[in-house]
Amino acid sequence: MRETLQQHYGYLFEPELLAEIQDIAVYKKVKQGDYLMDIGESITAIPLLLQGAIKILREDADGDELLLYFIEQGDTCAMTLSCCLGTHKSEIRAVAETDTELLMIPVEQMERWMGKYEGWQRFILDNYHTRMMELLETVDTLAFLKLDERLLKHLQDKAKVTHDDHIRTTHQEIAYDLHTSRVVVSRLLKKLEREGKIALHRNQIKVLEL
DNA sequence: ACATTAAGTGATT
DNA sequence: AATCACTTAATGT
Repeated sequence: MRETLQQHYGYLFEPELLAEIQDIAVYKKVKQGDYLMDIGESITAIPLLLQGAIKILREDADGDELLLYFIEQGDTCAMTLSCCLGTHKSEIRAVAETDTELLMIPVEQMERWMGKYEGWQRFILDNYHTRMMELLETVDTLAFLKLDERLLKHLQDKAKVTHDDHIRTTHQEIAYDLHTSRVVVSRLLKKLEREGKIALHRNQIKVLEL
């Protein structure tokens, strides 16, 4: 764990801060599909991703989901940041996209480090910014792209965060993420396959165009 | 061999 | 682009 921490955060954080992190943070391992955070839960700790990827979802009144963005190693969750300043409840759901290793840092530390370490401050601010940009990108995608383009983008994103162009999933799951129906996903996937952009198999999609 | 789950398709709105 | 209704294909028991 020390090595992974050093590897992904070493250049960002002061040595004393790294030492404090190792001292205080709780190491956690989650399996693919596990919920890290659900809507309405109160936030007590900030996650630092060491390995793997997390998907962040929004849910509407009917319980339908919509994927907002992925979080990768070296990232933290911006929603958590905005929530823990006040003691708000979570507005989003976080599900492990792959098996994931992370460090949980209690919110009190987060606030203390904000003043104490410049590296931490910069990290939080930077992350907040990139998360904001990603959110804007998803808004753009939703507003301007047609569903077939959204679908391809989603597959490419998914391949990116898992570092694997073979995506193991069902059409139904993709439909949930994009907030559409399975039939539509099947049709569009078929179209993308005909265009030579992907290859379809049962429970698996290979992305050819990255 | 049979049941279950995933994926493909025409027709309708 | 969504939904229905149905078929076909793959996989588990």
